[in-house]
Amino acid sequence: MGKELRIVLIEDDDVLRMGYQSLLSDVPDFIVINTYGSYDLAKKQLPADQPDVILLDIQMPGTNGIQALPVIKKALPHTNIIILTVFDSPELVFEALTMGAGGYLTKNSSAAKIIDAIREVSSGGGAMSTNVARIVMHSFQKNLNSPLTKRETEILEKIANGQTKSQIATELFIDPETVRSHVKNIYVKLDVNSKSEAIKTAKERKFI
Amino acid sequence: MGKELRIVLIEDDDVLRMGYQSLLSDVPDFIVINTYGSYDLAKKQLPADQPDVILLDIQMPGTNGIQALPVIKKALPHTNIIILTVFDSPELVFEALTMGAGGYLTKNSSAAKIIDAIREVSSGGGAMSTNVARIVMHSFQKNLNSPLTKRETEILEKIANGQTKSQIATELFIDPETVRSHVKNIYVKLDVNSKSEAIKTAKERKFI
DNA sequence: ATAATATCCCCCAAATTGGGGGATAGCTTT
DNA sequence: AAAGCTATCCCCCAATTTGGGGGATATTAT
Repeated sequence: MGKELRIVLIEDDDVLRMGYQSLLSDVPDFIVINTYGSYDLAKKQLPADQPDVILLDIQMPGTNGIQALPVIKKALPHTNIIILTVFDSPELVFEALTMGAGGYLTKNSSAAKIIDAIREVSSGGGAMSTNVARIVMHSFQKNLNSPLTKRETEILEKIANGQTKSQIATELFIDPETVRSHVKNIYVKLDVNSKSEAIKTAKERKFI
Repeated sequence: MGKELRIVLIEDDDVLRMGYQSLLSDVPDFIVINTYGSYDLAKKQLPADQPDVILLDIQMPGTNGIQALPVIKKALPHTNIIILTVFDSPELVFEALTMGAGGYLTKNSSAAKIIDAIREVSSGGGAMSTNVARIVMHSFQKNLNSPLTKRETEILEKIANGQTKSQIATELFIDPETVRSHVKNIYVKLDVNSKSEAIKTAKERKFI
């Protein structure tokens, strides 16, 4: 199934847009269907373009890339969208990923990386540049020097999932009073005195 | 600063271990300090080896890679660990990342990818093979067809953070009774009748 | 052996929860 | 214009949960 990949570029910088266009047009099985200087200019044409992959900038006149992302995803559910931007703040990265981006590349990415990424997302995969991967991986990392014991961490995680102490007690086959003891110790260790503060502090310090 | 990178391999398959060793030894600025068939065999030597990067298999006799990861991280906080394994289940990937892995490569990775990854994690970055990236990105993706309104989602997120209805009301500058109304609607839409069920269901279906 | 951990117990007042029953205003869709 | 959805506010009530006190005991680690 060596079908061509239909590609659309949405990028407001004329020079970059033309550069990417010529770059991608040189790839034998890539077809750059259309390029646009903004999402607002693109939106009426997109359904007709039927792109397999959209390379989407974030900073654009009018609707920005992050705002456009969920709208495009709803209109064209089978189109994979790769964010291609100079920005790599954690907030933007997470927002893009939650909104359904299939890839997130920063503009220092080499031609080969961009081409790889297009192929990758087209086959259902994910693609990120290394600085984005760093951000994403860092967000998973737990603090390995938590003051909480294994049991305390376990219980605090269940609390963070909205379970009450009695529910937790049932699940762990222990007495509700035992759960209470653990919770008291958690509060002392985290220097808080309520559920929500405990969750907030523990998340901030990556104990859970 | 073109300093050499000190590398240790922990991999139980003799053929693969030797293969990686010769592969990495050929890179000018890489020094393969030592290789081991298991973590249990490696643990006494590791402090003396002072590796910058450890390539760590998961499946091994004795202590497995996932179990070894936090132990190594605590003993050698400045060493970056790359998981190199045939397994790529979401559970293993998330566990490895939370335990402090700086990279996660599956064994179909090319030599160039492995070498890149070693350099990347050494400079504080992150590295994943594309199938791992897919898993990670998928975990961020929210369901764009949530039945919950923006306000309801906002409130459910705060509930999931352990906040009470009155705290939420204060934060949103609305009456606690309004929060209660929203919560009731959320329960109806999700077909649940408690906080914990709502959080569980919403997370499963990726509404929050 | 001293400390930490995990387990269990009692008392009590205040807050929270979930289930009922409503209402109103604004906005969109038909 | 009517119907529907959304966001906002209001009342009642019983049951549960919470957080702050005070403890105890057995196992595990250091």
